[in-house]
Amino acid sequence: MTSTQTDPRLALVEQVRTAILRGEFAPRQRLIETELCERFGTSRFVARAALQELSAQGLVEFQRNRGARVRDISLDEAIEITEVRKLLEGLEAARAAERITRPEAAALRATLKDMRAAVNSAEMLRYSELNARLHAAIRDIAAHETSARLLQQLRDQTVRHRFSLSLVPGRPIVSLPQHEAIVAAVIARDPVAAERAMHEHLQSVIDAFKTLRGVARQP
Amino acid sequence: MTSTQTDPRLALVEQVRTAILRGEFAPRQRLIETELCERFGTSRFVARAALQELSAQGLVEFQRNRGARVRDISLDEAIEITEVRKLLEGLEAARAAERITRPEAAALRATLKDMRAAVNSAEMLRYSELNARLHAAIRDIAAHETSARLLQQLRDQTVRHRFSLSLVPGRPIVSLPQHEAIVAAVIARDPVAAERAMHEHLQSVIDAFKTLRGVARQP
DNA sequence: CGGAGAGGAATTGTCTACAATCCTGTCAAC
DNA sequence: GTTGACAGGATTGTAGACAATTCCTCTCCG
Repeated sequence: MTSTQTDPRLALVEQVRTAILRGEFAPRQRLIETELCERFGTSRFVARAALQELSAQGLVEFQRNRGARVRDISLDEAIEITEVRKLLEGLEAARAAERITRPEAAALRATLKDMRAAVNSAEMLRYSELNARLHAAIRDIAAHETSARLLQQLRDQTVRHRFSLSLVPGRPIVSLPQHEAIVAAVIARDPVAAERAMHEHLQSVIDAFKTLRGVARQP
Repeated sequence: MTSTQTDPRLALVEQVRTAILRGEFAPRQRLIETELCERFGTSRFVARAALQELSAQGLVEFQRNRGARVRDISLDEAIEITEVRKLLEGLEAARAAERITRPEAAALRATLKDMRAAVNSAEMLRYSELNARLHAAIRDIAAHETSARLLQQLRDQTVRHRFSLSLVPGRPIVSLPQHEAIVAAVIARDPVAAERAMHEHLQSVIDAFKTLRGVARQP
């Protein structure tokens, strides 16, 4: 009977987060409590609690007496975040290599195959979706709750910059072989190689960000 | 005239966090809202907001309709957390080695000297205080906001286990030379050595935790 | 003697109303 | 024409009251 009884606060947190990640709320846009109430059909009390939660997750920032706005993550900050992601995802890749089972290996191979197909047919959106799925699969295999929790936050915060990266032409061509290397090492149960491959992958993301920064500084 | 106007919510967050870290609130102890109001002289509204904030920081957990309690971090979880700390503090050590200035180097040496003195006179409490100061100094030199923020959370969560570790006899004798190695590498502006020294230090903490776990399992 | 259920106390979850603060646009003075 | 003050509106911050849920205890029946 008790159908999970979802917490309305958590439900709203999820909705607002999704809206921010989709870009429906732009960076630095003010999130006015009454507007949120109207849009999502909740009370101000719940809206407020949800904003505080999102603030703790780093997606929203509060200014005293001036309310909440979508936090604008600078490119410099995105680089910092990716530096940390590099380490944490490296840890996960290594652990995944130690723990992977046969069916999990099959699933990784399947996702990778789909990624190749997406690149060949130039389906950017599908590629980035599969990209997310691959990293999620590795996360699940690693079963490292602490890093999983932190990574969730970090990935959310950089979503905007990752999107602008994906628009750089030829980017998938670079990252696909990196993903192949990661999967190969994990399936081979080689933690050291898996960590190294993941490091190389995210280092190339960092380098791409730095290039973007260089471009932005000389318009 | 505007004298900072501290946010009462943040003030309460700080007070409750301190109380938890000091052990005045024990793990799994329930944090009843009205009691917090009485103790800290605030309204229930503010108390509630503070608890949500602490929940997001991982120091407190909520159960629907059953309120908040101090989160009990298991030894296994402490090990996971330390694995992540190892990576992040390694990153900070490396960056500190790249950025350190003369006066900062002098401060590190001074702290280290005090640590030696504390070990010689067997002042455990002072030693762990200096330990914290040393890590904080490296964090400031590194100037890596993202990792600093995450580390703050992670250190808070493991405070209880770190305390029980400090009671292990001979523990400072092991960790002092590790700290010496870290400081030496940072001052020598050798990022690779600094990261490695920090990794070794925190790996020994992880090993100590695992020993503790082994002991606990065979009573 | 033990377990199920009802009832009451305690606690949390939510809402509404009010106070404090900030932003905006207007008007007057320099 | 610019600058400053001031008023009005909009928005957030806080408090208190009420509703809903849980937990504990005590009774009653098997």
